[in-house]
Amino acid sequence: MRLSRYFLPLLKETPAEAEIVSHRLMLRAGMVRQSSAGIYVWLPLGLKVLQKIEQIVREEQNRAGALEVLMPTVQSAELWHESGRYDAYGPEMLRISDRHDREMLYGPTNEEQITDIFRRHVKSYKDLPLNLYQIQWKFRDEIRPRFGVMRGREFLMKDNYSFDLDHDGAVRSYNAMFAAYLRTFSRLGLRAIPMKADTGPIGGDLSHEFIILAPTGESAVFFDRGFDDLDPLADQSDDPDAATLHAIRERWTSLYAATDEVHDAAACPVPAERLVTGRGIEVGHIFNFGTKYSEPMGATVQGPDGQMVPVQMGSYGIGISRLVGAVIEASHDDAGIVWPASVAPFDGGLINLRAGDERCTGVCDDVYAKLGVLGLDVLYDDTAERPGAKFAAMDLIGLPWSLTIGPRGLDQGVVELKDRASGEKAEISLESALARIAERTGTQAPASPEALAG
RNA sequence: CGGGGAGUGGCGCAGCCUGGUAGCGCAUCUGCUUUGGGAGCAGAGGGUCGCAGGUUCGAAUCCUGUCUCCCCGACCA
Repeated sequence: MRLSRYFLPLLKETPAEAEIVSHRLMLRAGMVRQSSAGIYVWLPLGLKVLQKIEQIVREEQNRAGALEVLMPTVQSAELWHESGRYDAYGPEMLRISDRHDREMLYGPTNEEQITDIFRRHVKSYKDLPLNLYQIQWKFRDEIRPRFGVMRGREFLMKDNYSFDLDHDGAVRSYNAMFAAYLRTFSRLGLRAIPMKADTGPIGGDLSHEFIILAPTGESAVFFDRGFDDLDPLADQSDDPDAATLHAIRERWTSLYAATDEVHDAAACPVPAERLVTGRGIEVGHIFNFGTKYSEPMGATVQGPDGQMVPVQMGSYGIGISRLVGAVIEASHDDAGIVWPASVAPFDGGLINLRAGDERCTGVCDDVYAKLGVLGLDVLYDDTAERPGAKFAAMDLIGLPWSLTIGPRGLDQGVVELKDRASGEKAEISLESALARIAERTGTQAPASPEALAG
């Protein structure tokens, strides 16, 4: 993408409304604009990141055997009356009425709707297990939205729902999601720590929150140093059996981890030398709730013995729009965002230092074409801005690497390849720069100019 | 919802106390000079001063009402 044709409204100054670093950087980098309290417009750069995260979450859900559906944002209140939650939910739920004065609502979550779909179409244990997910916008009328997209009222969430005949099956489904979450956050370049969550009045034995570590995270977390030695991808074969999944969950939940609300320094079982203190952001929550909805809503299946039993359910959420902010909280510096390669809006950047110079522009255009042939999505700064402004902009939007080409370097036969994370700059020949880029992005460098032409 | 604060060109702010018809920096546009870490000079465009009433010859400024936004707290992906 040529920057001259892109829509990237950068801000030099920090808008007064933004308090935390991810919010400030998202505004400055032209990713989002606030529309009203807790509601945001996603601009091209922000949307790209949102979609990258969404896609990784989707791939890991599919891999774990979940099936994607898409449910409406506006729901009828009827189902909510049936489950008893219409009155229980409180003012967090945005209630609206249509022209016929029917009670509607903008969905804060979808348990009722998915249960309704299930009960209308699934009657036999032979159709189980079933796991349906969606990636859809939700609305919760928070008392006080804050922290930009980290705590908006409107937010994009992946939520899924598992259906099993019995408790053992439900546990297997739960463990499969547990493992999928470890993979998902790992691919997003984040360190995630699962913590036992409060199951509230519903009870139930299984609920975990996934906290990702970020230096500017919202809450303090305390955890066993042993997490450092765990590999989120260990034992994650393509179709793990129940025992493997159980072992993964056991391994990750046997170590101590708690947020500051629960942590009691005096009663902490972890010796001081093993205890790590950090800050974290909750980005996922998984929950097994048995028959809480299936019973009142009559979602029953016939088992092998011919008996009708309410289906065992679990639900699993990942805050996708929140993750955009969370990734930035976890990865930034004074100059701007430092994207993990997997979610970066572009693979890298190309800077033409002298857009008015024919030779320099010729080389840049050529390099841009070559990077395209490599299959790379590159942001090409072909504008007439001054070098300083270009460098600052590139640092701000945080692409993993940038290739800078200017007349002075060309005279000496070199270009500059910069690594955003380390700040390391290498003045090397164009050929070796392209080779390094191909290497770090896992793409194949064309063997010859003819290959490029073809 | 309790406590604080703010609404003035796209962004950041001054002006308000002590009414006289709006200003600064950045950004934008034009021209020239520049060009390796947010350039210089010259010129230009852009504002119903959140909204509605009121006081006054005259309101960004004073009064009343109202809306919105931000921060702290309780609540949440």
